[in-house]
Amino acid sequence: MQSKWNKTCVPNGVALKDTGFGYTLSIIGGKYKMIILYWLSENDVMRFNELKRNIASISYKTLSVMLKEMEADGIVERKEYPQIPPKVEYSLTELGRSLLPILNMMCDWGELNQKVDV
Amino acid sequence: MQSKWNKTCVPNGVALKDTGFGYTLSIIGGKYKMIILYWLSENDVMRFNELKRNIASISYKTLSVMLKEMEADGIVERKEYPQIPPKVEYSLTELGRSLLPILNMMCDWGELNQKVDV
DNA sequence: CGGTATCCGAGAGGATACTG
DNA sequence: CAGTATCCTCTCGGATACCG
Repeated sequence: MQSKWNKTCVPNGVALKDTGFGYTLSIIGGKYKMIILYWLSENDVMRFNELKRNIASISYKTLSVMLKEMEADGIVERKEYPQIPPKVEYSLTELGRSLLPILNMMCDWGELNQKVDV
Repeated sequence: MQSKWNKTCVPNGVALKDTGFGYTLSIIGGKYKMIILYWLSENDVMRFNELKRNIASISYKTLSVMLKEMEADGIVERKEYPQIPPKVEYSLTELGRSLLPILNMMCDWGELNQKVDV
């Protein structure tokens, strides 16, 4: 089962972020990245405050930081219209879309195994 | 593509941890969970200090905490032998093994897309 | 050996105010 | 509208010392 792991994912003593898994985690991990991914997968194009409105609990700063990171990671595209008032549109790149199967798989596993005890 | 998402994964305003994805992330996320998962997938049964030795950078406390959480989450089994000196063996449960495909997928994506620029 | 208890530092994320 | 700046809090993980 763990064919890929052995070679490249978790060499002894290597930092998590230098592994394939860790790299993926750095991109979709964190509290909001995948929620943003979700909304962008649903709507194709969204503006800043539109995202903010849909992800009620996120702060401006965090949303801003997340989008910037996701843009740097190449999974989100930012299109700015130089006008007053400003208008910026966010959308998923192809790379961003290629993550959706993983997210779906994690959703499935979570749904299947989530415990409601407590 | 996002069939599953809409219904159960990211309802508006719901905490990440209450979503399927978030639940999965809470189980394999963090700095060490999946590394432990990796070692247990490779060795079937491992003792506490054996894990500690293989994951050099982890502290006793963190390893202890991670194992406890993973046990509580039902993905790791802990077998204690009441003897002196103590002996405890850790192994993956079936549930734990069912996570391996996701980890592999994340490894694959990470390997494929990891950038070395900077 | 296999832990727990305690304390600590770094970094993620939040609240609010301000800007082009 | 779409942010940035500042400050603050809170959790994760690390270090060390002690226990059964």
